[in-house]
Amino acid sequence: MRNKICDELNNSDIGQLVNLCGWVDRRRDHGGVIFIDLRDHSGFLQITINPDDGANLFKQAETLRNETVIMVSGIINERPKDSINKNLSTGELELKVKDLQILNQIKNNLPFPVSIHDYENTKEELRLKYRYLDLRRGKLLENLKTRHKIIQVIREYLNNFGFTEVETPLLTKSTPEGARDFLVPARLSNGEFFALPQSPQLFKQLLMVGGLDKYYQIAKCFRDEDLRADRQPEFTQLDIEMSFVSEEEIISFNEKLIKKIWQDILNIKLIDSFPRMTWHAAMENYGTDRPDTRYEMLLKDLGKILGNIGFNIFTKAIQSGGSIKSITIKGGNESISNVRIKPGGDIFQVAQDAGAGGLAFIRVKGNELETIGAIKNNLTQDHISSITKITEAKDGDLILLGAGNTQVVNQSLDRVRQYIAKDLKLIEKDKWNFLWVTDFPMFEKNEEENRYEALHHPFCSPKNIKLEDSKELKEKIESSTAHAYDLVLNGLELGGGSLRIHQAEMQRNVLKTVGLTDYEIEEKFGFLIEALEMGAPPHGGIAFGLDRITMLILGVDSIRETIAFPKNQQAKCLLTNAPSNVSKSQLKELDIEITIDE
RNA sequence: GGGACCGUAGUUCAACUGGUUAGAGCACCGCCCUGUCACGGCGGAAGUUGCGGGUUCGAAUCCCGUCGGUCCCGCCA
Repeated sequence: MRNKICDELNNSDIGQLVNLCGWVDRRRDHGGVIFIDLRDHSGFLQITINPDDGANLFKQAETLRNETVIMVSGIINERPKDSINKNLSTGELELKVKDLQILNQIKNNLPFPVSIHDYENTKEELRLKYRYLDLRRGKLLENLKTRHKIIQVIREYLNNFGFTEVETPLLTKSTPEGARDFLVPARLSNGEFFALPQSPQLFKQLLMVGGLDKYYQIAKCFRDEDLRADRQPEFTQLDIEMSFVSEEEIISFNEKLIKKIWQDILNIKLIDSFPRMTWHAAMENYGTDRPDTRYEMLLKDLGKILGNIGFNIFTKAIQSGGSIKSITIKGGNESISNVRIKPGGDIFQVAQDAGAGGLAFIRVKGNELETIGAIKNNLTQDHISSITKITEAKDGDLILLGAGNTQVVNQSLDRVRQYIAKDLKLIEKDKWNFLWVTDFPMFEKNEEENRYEALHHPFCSPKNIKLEDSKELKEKIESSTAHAYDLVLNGLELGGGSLRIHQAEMQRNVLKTVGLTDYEIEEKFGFLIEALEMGAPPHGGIAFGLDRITMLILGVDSIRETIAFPKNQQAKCLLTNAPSNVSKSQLKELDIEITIDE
């Protein structure tokens, strides 16, 4: 149909007869001459039509509307010198039409303007419902192309190191722990269900047992949990696994991969080795396992100073095994008013929403500390100098304090820290602060249910534990750290991985620790344990959130901007109206009955 | 499950403290215009102010409910 695209045209085409196809981006009808901006996937070209090109042709051109699909053929001409458009790559050229064909008309009113010239904020609801129109506007297409390029870089890099890309099943087994599964009824085994994979975790381990040595996959994963700007029910992981490697080898190899992506896509050279931080240090200093290191305001422990000054809330916090911690806001006396940090204030609210009972504060004014009487009256000169020393607070600074259960204090100060950083614009936009968080604990105690839960997943291998220690194995496992690591970028988790357990006995013990019975272990993970008994090599790997990587590289706020057809927050596809009802006969075949009232 | 914000013409927005017939740009329709390029000019059509109820002399505006959307908490090994 066409022998050129807009972007290919240049001065050497002048005088040539060309065929072009595309959309009417805009029509300028001067009565005697009509200009049409033809848009195709590559760019624009101005088409000119005069009455002396033919009456029918001219009449047809008058009917064109934005987004009409057309094919034009004609001669490429040089524009008159005084009507060159410097904003267009083809601005020195125009097409003198010989033939015009309307390939497809449009209905009267489009739901929103497509032309980039009319680009305006559009309700996301409409963008999702008419995703093809949103794509045609070009910005989303660019995002998809960047995503494609990222995947290309990844494939090239990993292929060069001898990795094999393998597809693992989408119809697989529901396993306990972790996220809620998406279930798929199995017609040939009525009453039974497949689950869509939350990640290819166990299959990639089995590939290692199978001797594949180096595996990767651009893997679709599914988790039936509530959505966020950076969470979709189906999302894509770059999944990697290797045999006979140490934790250090995995980390440094993947660091090079990340650096390669940033180099090739953004032309940004990242620092040689990313900083590392243990999970414990992250919790101590930032109150979170994914610290944003682009700004300061680190958490400081004031328990030793303030625990016994006689202020009831502080005393109780320490006596019950909790903490008193603080963050220091430079110049906070000026930038943050008392109204905001007292009950009813926005910052107070942030702390309270995170579970804190309250938020104490100290303002440094010269050599004096200004705070509520109940604290101030109990402070000696020694206390004051200790506080200013630990918090590094100077004249004009504001110290915010949290006291109580350590987890709650950490969480609330972390939130307050992030909130203030945004509010006071302390975040430098062009920073890429990568951080490896290492030495995660194996388990976290669920106090309510009085049981252990795996912090990453129950296939991470514990650090410094040998099976020979079998006598105290249980106790040791419970308090052990794991060979687990997360890659954090600017406070966002980009990916995580671990060395896996490759010995059946250890795997059984870990699964028991998270509360599975022998029967459950056999029923749910028997196939894995059996495989580990048949010569599983030591192995480990990592998985990255590809949507998130793309989002950050594009500098957009939501992974929906990186996905062609995303779901809305209710996990619905506004374009197709999925999910939707199915016919009675479909249900009958599956022996499934819907019991909710209509 | 919970919290916050939002919903006005096809679309993006406006409408003061509750007060005339709910306005404007773009799009759409008609007429004019031979060098524009986000062309220009004149005119026109277009609204259940998401929906339902309430308060009021009077509701886009206030209140309650409901539906839809976004962000967040819970949840996401």
